Amino acid sequence: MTPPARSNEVSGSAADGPRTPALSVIERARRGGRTSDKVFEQLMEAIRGLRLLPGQPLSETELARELGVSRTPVREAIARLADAGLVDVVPQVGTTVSVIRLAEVEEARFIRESLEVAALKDAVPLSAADAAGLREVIERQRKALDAGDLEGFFGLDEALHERIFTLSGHRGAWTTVQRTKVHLDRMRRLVLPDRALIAEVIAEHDGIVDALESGDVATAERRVRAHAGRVPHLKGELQRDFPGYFA
Amino acid sequence: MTPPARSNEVSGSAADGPRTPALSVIERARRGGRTSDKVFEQLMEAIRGLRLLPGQPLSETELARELGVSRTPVREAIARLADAGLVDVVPQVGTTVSVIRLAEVEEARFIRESLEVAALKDAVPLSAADAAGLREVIERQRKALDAGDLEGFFGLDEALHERIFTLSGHRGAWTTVQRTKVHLDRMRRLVLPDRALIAEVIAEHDGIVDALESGDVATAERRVRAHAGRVPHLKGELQRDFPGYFA
DNA sequence: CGCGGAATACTTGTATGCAAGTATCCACCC
DNA sequence: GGGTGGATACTTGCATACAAGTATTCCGCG
Repeated sequence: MTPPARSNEVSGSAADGPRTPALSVIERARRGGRTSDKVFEQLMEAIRGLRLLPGQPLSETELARELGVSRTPVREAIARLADAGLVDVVPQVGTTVSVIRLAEVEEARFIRESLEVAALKDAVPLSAADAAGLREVIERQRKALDAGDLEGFFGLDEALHERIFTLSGHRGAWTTVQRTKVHLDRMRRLVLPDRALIAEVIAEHDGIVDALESGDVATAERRVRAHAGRVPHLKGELQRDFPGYFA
Repeated sequence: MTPPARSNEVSGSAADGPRTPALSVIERARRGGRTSDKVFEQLMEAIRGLRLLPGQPLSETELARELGVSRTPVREAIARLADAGLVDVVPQVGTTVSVIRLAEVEEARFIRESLEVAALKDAVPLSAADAAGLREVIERQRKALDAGDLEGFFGLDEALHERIFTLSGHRGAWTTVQRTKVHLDRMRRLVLPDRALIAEVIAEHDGIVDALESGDVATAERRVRAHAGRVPHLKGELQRDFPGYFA
């Protein structure tokens, strides 16, 4: 396993030269909010999107330089990320992007599956309008797949499941699910190039909405459980194809 | 509603004079770990234990002075607390302990109930030894109640439910539950003086273990749901008795 | 007495400097 | 050549100083 060398590269146009007079930071802060939050979100998105790879070492100093800010907001962001389990900080040694811990993946699967099953029971019966809304998201997923827009597919997948939670009246639970499934999401990214699998996923979505629409709770539950377990089931294969990414 | 005036009082022996030569901090750090973590845990425990009241204003400066540290670790701790929804930070205005948001209480109830029901299905059948272990915890709860040790009762309650999760093989899910139910925990603290209610809770625990031991999943599920919904059901009464604590 | 405005005293956000510890690398010795 | 020791270059943790903004308070005025 070759350590990817310390080159963080968070933002697409990173390393925008040494010219970042800190005033632009203040400007950004005025309009957009706290720089600390921005750094947090950037890092979060970079990790979830595998632009920062599992196990990759991070450096507060270098990160601060690349983003054109001081170490302080970077440190706060990293502290929050560490709390969420996305980075591992070893005092006086270094910080690394956390590897994908299979234990947490399994935990996320259990939580996601349990909560989604519990939610769908409060979502049925589904109104015709709501069902149509879900169908439309699935249709857009299909188009994204055809266009090769895997990123778009991913976002729509999130949107679909969030929508189901919202319809059940437990939208808040989706926030919790999202927080716990970061490791699982990274695993999903790894299997993303598999177009055949994506097609299957879309078919499963259709099947779930079918069951919800017809009010068949038992079938919906069975299909949701199968759906939630699909990616975690590939752990063996993925661990073989991506050594060093897992723990 | 009278704002409790800015006197944080986190540690029991707070305000230990202006004599805290910062070296003691380093000493503490050497043995105990990062001061940032200590501050985080102290604040966390203070909020959960209602020593810091809902809505109470906090001041980074004052907090740092009382704890004998600088603002930096306090800020990191507060950032993490804000992420967990325990404090509300308004830039350039102030920080307050978050009020008990009933929406989050309801969300926590849903999550706790759903996950515990899902877990118990993987916990049965319960071995005799495991059942005895749970019984022993309940017995200690009874003793704590008799001794008037409400704090001890609280800890044992946590221990019992954690144990059930552990027996189900989903101990990791307990961590998530604990993170989401902070608001709910504060509500439980408010009803803590009600000895009759506590006795009922203990009886419910007995009933749940009974059902688990006999392998009666349906009954166990029904009892767990009733148990999880007990405190949230008191929201109206509590909101009346403690105005200003809720939102 | 009521109202307006400016100075003031707070707040959090950011940048920077220093301290302490660890891993690495290179020279030196056996 | 192999092993050992020390200097060095990193790392993160903490403290402090400064910046920017907001709420308050108090004084002056009508």
